[in-house]
Order: sequence, then structure tokens, then C-alpha cells
Amino acid sequence: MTVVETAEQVFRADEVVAVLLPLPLVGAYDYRVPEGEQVVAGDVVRVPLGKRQENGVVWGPGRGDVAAGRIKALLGRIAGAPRLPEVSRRLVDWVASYTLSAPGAVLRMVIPVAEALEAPALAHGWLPAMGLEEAAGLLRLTPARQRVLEVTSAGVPLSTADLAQAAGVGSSVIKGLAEAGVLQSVSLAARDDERQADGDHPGPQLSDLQQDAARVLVESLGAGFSTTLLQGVTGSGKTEVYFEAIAAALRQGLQVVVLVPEITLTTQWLHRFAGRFGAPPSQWHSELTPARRRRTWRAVAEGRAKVVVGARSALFLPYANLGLIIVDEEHEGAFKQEEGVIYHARDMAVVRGQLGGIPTILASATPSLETVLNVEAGRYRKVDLPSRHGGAVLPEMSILDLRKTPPEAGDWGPGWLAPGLVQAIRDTLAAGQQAMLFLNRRGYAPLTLCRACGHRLQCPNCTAWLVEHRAQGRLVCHHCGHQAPSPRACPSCGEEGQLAACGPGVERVAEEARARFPEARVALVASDTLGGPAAVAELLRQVTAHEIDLLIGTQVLAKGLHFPLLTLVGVVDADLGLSGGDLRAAERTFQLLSQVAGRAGRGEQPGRVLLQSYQPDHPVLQAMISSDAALFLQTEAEARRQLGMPPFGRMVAVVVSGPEPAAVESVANRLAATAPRASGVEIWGPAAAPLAVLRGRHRWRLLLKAPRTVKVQTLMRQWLSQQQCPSSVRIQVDVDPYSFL
DNA sequence: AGCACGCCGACT
DNA sequence: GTCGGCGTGCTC
Repeated sequence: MTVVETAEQVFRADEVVAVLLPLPLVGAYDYRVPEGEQVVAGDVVRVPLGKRQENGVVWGPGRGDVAAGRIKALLGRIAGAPRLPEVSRRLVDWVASYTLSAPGAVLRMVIPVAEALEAPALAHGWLPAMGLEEAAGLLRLTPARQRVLEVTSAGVPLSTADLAQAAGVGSSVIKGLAEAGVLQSVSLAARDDERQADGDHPGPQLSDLQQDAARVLVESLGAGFSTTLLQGVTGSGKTEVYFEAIAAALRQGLQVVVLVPEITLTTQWLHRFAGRFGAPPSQWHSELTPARRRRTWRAVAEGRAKVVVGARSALFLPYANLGLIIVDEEHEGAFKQEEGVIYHARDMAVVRGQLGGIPTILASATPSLETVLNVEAGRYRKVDLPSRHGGAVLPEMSILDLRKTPPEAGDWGPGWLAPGLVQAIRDTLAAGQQAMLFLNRRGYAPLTLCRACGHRLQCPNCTAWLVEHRAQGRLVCHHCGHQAPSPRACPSCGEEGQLAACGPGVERVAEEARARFPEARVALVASDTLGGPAAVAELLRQVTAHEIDLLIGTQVLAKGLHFPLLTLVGVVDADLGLSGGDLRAAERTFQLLSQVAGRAGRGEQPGRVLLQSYQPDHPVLQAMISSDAALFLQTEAEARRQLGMPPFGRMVAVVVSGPEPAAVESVANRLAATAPRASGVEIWGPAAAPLAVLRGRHRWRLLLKAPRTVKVQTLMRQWLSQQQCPSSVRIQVDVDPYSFL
């Protein structure tokens, strides 16, 4: 893979160029360069599109696929917009081609905010340009003017609006002073983006093992493309090790991107980062305010932002000088984007590394099967961190067989905690330590049914049960977000007081725990109860300060949290996720349970993990208690090899959806009838998707399975190009699917 | 993605 | 009688 920037090709007046627009159009559109302009590939230009205008990027010479008479002239370059680097453009093309999406849809992830392209809005403030006496020589110092100069003499620049308010004057007074040269304008733009991570900031003393690992990563910098798996059990100090690589990159003046699966609970990570580098990193995720988004985007494009931490989309930012990519918790399913452009951020990170000729680090305690096999094949290097840092030992794990010792019911209703787990919690709390209960199910109960007529409460838009959220008194669909107040009477037979909650959600487990341990301080944590970053930070503080004894929550609790007093983890339903038509179900469950287990015993005290299960002999659970990840992965790999499943074979999922069931089914059948017949290529389906109706759209599904050697994109393009279907029917393609729903 | 065009229900 | 709902189609 080459790293060389190709020489810029200049397009002069009257030449036709292809301009890619950040819209889901089939391809780039041709535009003529107007008189007196010239552009090069990567320039951001304003173009007419129908009756409106759009910002687009010059992609190369014109395609010539449209009649000359229809070609409009572009309006010109956008002043002050950073040019999109060649690597970014190649990444857009690569991702579009691989995922079979429109290039413009991919570009939209690179240029997410049109305003960021315009010349930076110079947020500016005012400071005095001279002393009072000098000012008095220029204009009459009216009381209003004096008040303004008094306020500004404090030396803190204030915006026009703030200054006018502080001095009790109108903005015209400030304008007058500025025109006379008494006030000078200073930029406010870079106030809090100014402090950047410092590679020379002193770091912690690393153990010998950590130093060895760090050295390998540091030496990969500037040495072209490489992918390194940094594997270490939770608590082994992976973060500190890759922090060393970040420090080295910073000292070389390179930018770094760190991809994390979910940004909401990374508060602890951010603190560690700020402690290590003297300043927080830039953050990139979907909940940024427009103003911050725009500032960060520009800072990245201009190379001022040195370290960016973010969710998937941070990968697509137009880095001016990227030198290191880190994917933390690389095995996480959250890296798979399931809507719009469907891609796996970890895989695309490796591609970005390849295109840019830069090292990529994948960090995990429980790497994905794909990554492990890439290491075995010699494509990735591997750096191991075998022991827990700081003397903590791995938790002791055991299975509670629910068939032999089922939970006992009580005043609160049916129980979900087996006697063994109840006793363990009691002991832990009595010892002045903390416990955590994990159940990956939000709400109170996953299903509500009527005892009188057997009716089950279902989402009107989806083939899914409504989940009761008792705290809010509502029924919620976890697939489309549909909500309704919990009814008193059955909507089918009208019988009152007969609706019964079936099965546990975290709310219900919390209810039981509060009843069993009335003296314990219980906190319930789920993605829907979390609130904002401030609330998360407060919760973490409470747990760390031991103001919480028993933490009960969903998946959000599994991620890299560090609570020294937490010594017991109870997994309420270890079987959850073991079944289901998903080839990675076993792998995912193993990883999730490993992550959860890693929360126990991170301080001085050893930890204990109890897994409640009805199928204790399942290989996943056996691998869990033997702590033998290698054995589990080996078994799993062998199974997939035999079936020709990923990563040994390629898969593409095709979902046909639309409001009209008959139209959807007929398109799905026609797809199956025209399926490619290459050797080794199999088509599964069509079948109604497991979620047969989602958000009011009926869904049919097909799967294409092919040997590794087959270029599935070419096959898919040929196949889909023959299809004609009503515009209400949508064909969605997912290359390398994760979820089969 | 926008924005327009184009056909069917509840209001001044 | 209109205002407006969003289905469908196009943008070099």
C-alpha cells in the first residue's frame, strides 16, 4: 500500500470536474469550473443543486456521463475551508465500495457539519487598546464609554453582547469605541481547545512487562502500516501501555485517534488521560453541540487537535497529520454501525491505517475471533500483558446451577436470585465490601401477559414484546422506541388487574434486592436510567466513595470501570444470549461475561464471580470458569471453519423492507430467483426476518455465503443492478453482518 | 438529504 | 371552498 501523496492535478476554468456531495446519490456529479477559478482535488466547493446550493468536494476529473448541456458551473471554492486530504478521499471511496453504499453517504460522515467548512466564525471579544488618557484624546469619554473601559480594564475579553450587558450600554457604544481604535478585538475561538495533550508530561512508573509492551508499540510509530493486538486481562494496565505510544506520537508531532465503543461511560478513562497528559483529549461523538462539533472538526482538520477520542465516526475525521490509531475494546459489538452506512469501525480503522501507512493498535482483554485468527495468520502482531498490574489476582468463578438450587420467592413476588448468590451478597456486604448484579435486560419485565385471556402486549410497529418500565409507568418497545402508559386493563379482553409481568429486567432484580437487603444502599444503572455525563460522573463518585453497596445494572456496567471495593459480581442470567440465530452469540456472551467478571476484585481484596445458569455444561460457561479463553476460541474457530462461516467464509445480509407485505415478499422472492450462481456461493432464504415488522416496515431477509476467495462486492453489485423494485421497498445490504435480526 | 409536485381529510 | 398531510421523484 503506498503512502505517497500523488501530485495535485489542477483543474482550470471551463474544465469539468466530478464533485462528490455529502448526499446519498449514486455517485459524483459533474460541474464546470467557472471563469477566473481553478480547483484541485480535495477542494471544498459550493455548487448549485436543483434550486438550492450544497457544499461538495472536488473528487477528480469529470465523469462525462451526463450531457454537456446539463452541466452547471460550480460557484467557487469555500474560503477558509481546509482541503480534504487524499487519504480521507481514498478512505471514502474504499468504504463506499466495500460496504456497497453511496460514496456521498460516506462523505457525510467526513463532512458532518456544513457550517464547519465556512470560514471559522471568529468568536471575538474586546480588550482596551490604550489607556484612559490616550482614549480621552481620541473621543469624548461619556459615562457609558467610561463604564465600558472600566469593565474591559479587568483584562478579560468579553464578547460584544456580554460586554454591553456588563457595562449597561447598548452595542452601539462598543461599536463606536472599536471604530475609534480604543477597543481592540481578540479571538475567543481557541479558549478551551487550547490546552492539548503533552507528550512530555511525566507518566507513571510502568512495570517491566508494561515497559516491554510499550516499547513494541512505540517502535511501530513512523515505521509504516502495522496492526498490533495489545492483549491483557482486565487490570493488566493496557491503557497505561498504549498511553506510552500516544506520548511518543505526540512527541513526534503526530495526531492520534482512539476509538472507544461507547463514549458515555468513558469518564474514568478521560480522567486517566487528563492525568497522564496534563489536558483532556478532544472528543467526538453524536451528542456534541453544533458549536463544539464545528470547533473540534476544524481543530482536527487543521492539525491543532492532537488526540481525538470518539465513537465509530471519529475515524472518518479529516486528520491533517494522523500517526497512530488505537481501537480500545476492539471486540465490542458497538463498533458495528447498523444504520445508514453499515460498517465495522475496527475493520475500517485497520483500512485507515493501511491507507495512511500508520500503525493501528487493537486493545482487548478478550479479542474477537477475527483478530485472534489474524494474529495466528501472521497478519497482526501481538503484544501480551499476562498478569494483573499491582498485585490484584483474577476473580474466582463458579456456576450456580439453577436447576438444583432455584431462586426462592418472597413478599416481592417470584425471586431471581438463587440462595447461593443471596448468601454471597450478604457475606460481601457484611465484610464492608461492594457487590454488583449484572443482567443485560433493561426495564422491569421483558413480557407482560394477561392472566385472563393469555394476550401478550406487543409493539404496534414491530414484532416484539413491549417491555414494562415500572419506574416510568410505561411500556416501551426496545426496537422502535414506541411508548405507552402501562394499562390497568387488558387491551384484548378488557379484564382489569390481570396483567402479569413475566421474567426479570434489572428494575425487577433491584426490587428483589431492596427487599432482601433493606439495609444496603442500592443503585440501578441502565442506559435509560443514566442521564447525562454529569449524572454518570456523580454515580461513579458515589460508588468509589462507598456511598453505594450494591450496584445493579445492564451492559453499561461491563465496561472498563474500576471500583477497588467491588469484590462480588453476580450474573443473574448467564444463559441470556447463548441461544438466538446469531453465529457470534456464543462469542459475544463469552466476551461480555469476561468483561463483567473483570469488574470484581480490582483492588486489594480478591474477587468472586457467580454465574446463574440453567445450562451449566454449555461450552461458553465451562470456558468461563476455567478462564481458558484460548480453548474457547479454538473450539469456536473450529466450528466456524467447518461451516465455512466468517471469518473463514464471507457473508452478506440482504434485508428487504417496506410498508406493504406483499410487495416486500415479491421483491425478496425475485432476488432469490436471480441470485448469483458462482461456485461455492450459497443463498439462504428468503425468510421473514426474526423481527418481521420493525418500525412499521415488513422485513424479509436473505443471506449470501461465499468462500473467502470470492469478491462478494462485485457479486452483489451485479446481482442488485438487475433488480427493479417499487420505491417504497428498500433493499439494505450488510457486508459482514453481526446481527442477523 | 432537501425540496417540489401531487393527490385526499379537517378547518376558516 | 382552501390548508396541509407525507408518498414519490429528482438533483450534474
